[in-house]
Amino acid sequence: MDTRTALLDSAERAARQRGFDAFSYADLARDVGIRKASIHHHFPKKADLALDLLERYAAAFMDTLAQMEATDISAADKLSAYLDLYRDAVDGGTQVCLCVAFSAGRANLPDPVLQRLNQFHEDSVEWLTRVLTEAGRDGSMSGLNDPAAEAHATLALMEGAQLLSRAAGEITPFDTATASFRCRLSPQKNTRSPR
Amino acid sequence: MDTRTALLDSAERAARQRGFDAFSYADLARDVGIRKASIHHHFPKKADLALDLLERYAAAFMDTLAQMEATDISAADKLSAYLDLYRDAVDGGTQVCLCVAFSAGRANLPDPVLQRLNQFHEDSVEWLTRVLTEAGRDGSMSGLNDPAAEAHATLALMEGAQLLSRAAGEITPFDTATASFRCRLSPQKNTRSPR
DNA sequence: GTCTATAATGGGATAGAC
DNA sequence: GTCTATCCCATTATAGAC
Repeated sequence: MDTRTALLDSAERAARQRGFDAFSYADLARDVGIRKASIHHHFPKKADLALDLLERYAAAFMDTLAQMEATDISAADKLSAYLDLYRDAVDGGTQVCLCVAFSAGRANLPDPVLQRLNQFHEDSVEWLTRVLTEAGRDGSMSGLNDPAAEAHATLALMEGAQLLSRAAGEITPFDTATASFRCRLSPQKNTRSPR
Repeated sequence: MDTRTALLDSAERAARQRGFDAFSYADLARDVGIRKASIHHHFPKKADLALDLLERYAAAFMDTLAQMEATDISAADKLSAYLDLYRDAVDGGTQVCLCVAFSAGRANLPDPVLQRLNQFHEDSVEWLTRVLTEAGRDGSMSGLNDPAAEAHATLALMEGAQLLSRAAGEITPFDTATASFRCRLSPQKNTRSPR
């Protein structure tokens, strides 16, 4: 595999498990099997690594959401799949997603990374607003008043649930915290291809 | 003021703004006006500081909740006041509460601190479950099915909303993310002293 | 309880050979 | 693109005088 990709993979895992400031170039070097000075060839400063890491992550995530949105399933199923993305990212209570990791340890993050992070949040809210609006129209989600407000709440719920889960070291808190949301989703309601 | 208290105050502010690993004894020393070696007299290791910090915070927070619970206001008003506690802690997007700060940068936190953190989460959920159950009985909150699940969701919502707000550097994301929850609260419903 | 002085370690980063 | 060697700095922590 590409060394650069291997470095990004290793860094992403470490950041999501322990935080961006909690791993060093020495850790990456050991993990990937090169010397730490070599890493500077790919990412001169650690801030460069942060930005590339977030860029790759956000792009892939948004791509997944776009594909999901285009799929011919109900809005409720899209939301359920969205929850699963965040649930899977927790990996049994050992990790959070990269955006939570960056929101959490934003200590030494340079401004471009912060900006990119907020961009990701905005993009997420936009996607959620669209899908929640769709869910409001086809009635596949109950108790839905303001889709935009609900979108922000959903994103916050995901991030908070991940935090609780990693603190506990178990997936349970995530499932409990998201249970109420899941209950509001109707299993089968698709205007385009009704059962 | 007590030096020890001044150190705890300074450390708490720093941890909530930038994270527990992102401030040093040198920072505290500068802030409080003593030499950094002197801090070790009060907190031999930084892990000791972490535990004392969390202990003080959790005790004070739970005390506030207990007093609030004993008050003769509706369950909805108690929940609204609970939200305000988390909102005020954000301080316009510059801080998160200490438990979020610890959940976030749990990198180098020793086991006792982690345990205490989870204890705090459990205590919070218990309080929320009681108040939400009360709100279910007196009907001062709408769309309430499972109080225990809703309690976990509420805690996650608070933590996630704080995270989003600090990342943005504004209070707005917190307000938007909690708006739907607030809408479900009836302004006036108290079984003991109805209007 | 606070100070000066000093370890001891580990971090990010650079220079220059190969 | 990777290496060895090195620098500089910040960090936690300790020893011992006052």
